[in-house]
Amino acid sequence: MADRVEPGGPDENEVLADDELTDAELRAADGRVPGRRGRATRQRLLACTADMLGTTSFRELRVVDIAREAGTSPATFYQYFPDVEAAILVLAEEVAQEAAGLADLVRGPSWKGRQGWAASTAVADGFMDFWERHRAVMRVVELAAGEGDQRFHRLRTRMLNPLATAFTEVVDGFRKEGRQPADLDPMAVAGVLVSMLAHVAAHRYGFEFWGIRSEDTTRTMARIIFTTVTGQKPPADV
Amino acid sequence: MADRVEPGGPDENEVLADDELTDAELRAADGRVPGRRGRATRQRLLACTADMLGTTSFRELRVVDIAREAGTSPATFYQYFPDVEAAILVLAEEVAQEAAGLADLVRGPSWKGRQGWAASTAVADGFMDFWERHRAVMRVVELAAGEGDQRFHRLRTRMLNPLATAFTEVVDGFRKEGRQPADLDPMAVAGVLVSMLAHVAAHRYGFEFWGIRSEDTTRTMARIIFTTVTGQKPPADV
DNA sequence: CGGCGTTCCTGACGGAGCGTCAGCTAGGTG
DNA sequence: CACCTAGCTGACGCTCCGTCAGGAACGCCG
Repeated sequence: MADRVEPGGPDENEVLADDELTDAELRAADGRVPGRRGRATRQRLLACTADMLGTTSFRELRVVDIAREAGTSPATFYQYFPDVEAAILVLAEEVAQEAAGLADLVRGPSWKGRQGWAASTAVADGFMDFWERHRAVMRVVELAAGEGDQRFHRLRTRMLNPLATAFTEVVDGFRKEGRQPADLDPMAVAGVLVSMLAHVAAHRYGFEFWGIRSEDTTRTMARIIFTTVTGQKPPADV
Repeated sequence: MADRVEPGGPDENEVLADDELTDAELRAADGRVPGRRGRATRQRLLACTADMLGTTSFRELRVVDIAREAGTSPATFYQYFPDVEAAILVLAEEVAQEAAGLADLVRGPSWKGRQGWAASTAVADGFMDFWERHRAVMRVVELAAGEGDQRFHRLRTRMLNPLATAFTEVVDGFRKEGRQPADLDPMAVAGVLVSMLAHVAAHRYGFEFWGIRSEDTTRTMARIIFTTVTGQKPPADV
């Protein structure tokens, strides 16, 4: 509408080209670089978004509600985030940092004999625990990715791929040793195992609703992981 | 707003109590029992909904678009369905009929020896095939159930429970024969297996994107199913 | 074939959120 | 104290939702 006059200010494209990582996440809608107060408001909005995600379903999360909860107005929200998803994406980014550590549960320990069983339970428990601690955010990641939102789809991939890659490597090791059939595709194995973990973790309460104890679910998954990765039966006393 | 006058017409509650199965699905919004033309319109709306589900993402499916596609108006749509989900629910109901047959893949055949391997592949293949043929509808069922929509959640349960129950029975059989540990919870096993199948089927194209062949995915799942159900290693030549 | 009752359809409307401005407020600085 | 600019918001236009009153089409009967 109004012709944009930018007296002396840097060209927008320059700003976009310049600020790569540090400011990209923090830059406000109009290109300003926020100061102390602005960042505090942004953090408050993020915190309220996280809070409300715990109680409200993702789809019912309205910008107007988040803003009111944070003691500000909807227009302010849009200064810091293009939409609600973008705010959640920031929260999810922090979760993604932690998710990278899941791969260590697979890559770190030895998978030979009883140590393999320990690793299997560690992966199953660790994954379930991880998902539980970030339940609200992970639910949104799953839903949004499922709906075709590319931002969340990419994030989901970044979260789970390290784990899948780690599985692939371990399985490939066993395959090269002849413990697994030569025609087994380690990536397929990895993908199926990660799928199992993700879906079971996401539906944990569904399992409990049917009277299945979490302990049994986790142990069942540990057995499957052990057998599928190593090609051996799990130890008899588990 | 306007005081409701119902001159001589039957009380709404009576109607609701009376029409149980036959008319419940067909009754229009205002309580009328539709005639030939009405049902044709309803069918047209359903067909267009199914068509557009194939191309448009569930969340972008607008009542106004479906109505226009069907050559009618949004208000007409609301005569036959309270919302878009309700229309999809009708489509999903048909899918649910077919889903009941999945349990036969588990319950029917013997699980002893090589026959067990045949059963495992049949389940993995059959499930993937089922999901593929109803991809569009199943995607909505998963999403809507995940978002907390009770209608879809119940439908999802009705779809997958027979399969889980069948798994439970077979596993329990092996457990009683001493082929499986006594402390294994057959329901946990069944739940995990169904979760694996559902999630892998839903993310099939994700697998293919990473260069994993569907054949390898399915075979991997068949191995897991065989081992997890029977407690044995799969035959060497697969 | 004309009148009548019922089924069927739709234009038009109020309402809820969204996302965007122009313009105001207030904290910081010289 | 005056000024600047980061920060905030009231108010608006838009899109889509779901509803309702009332018109159109159909079928039946005399």
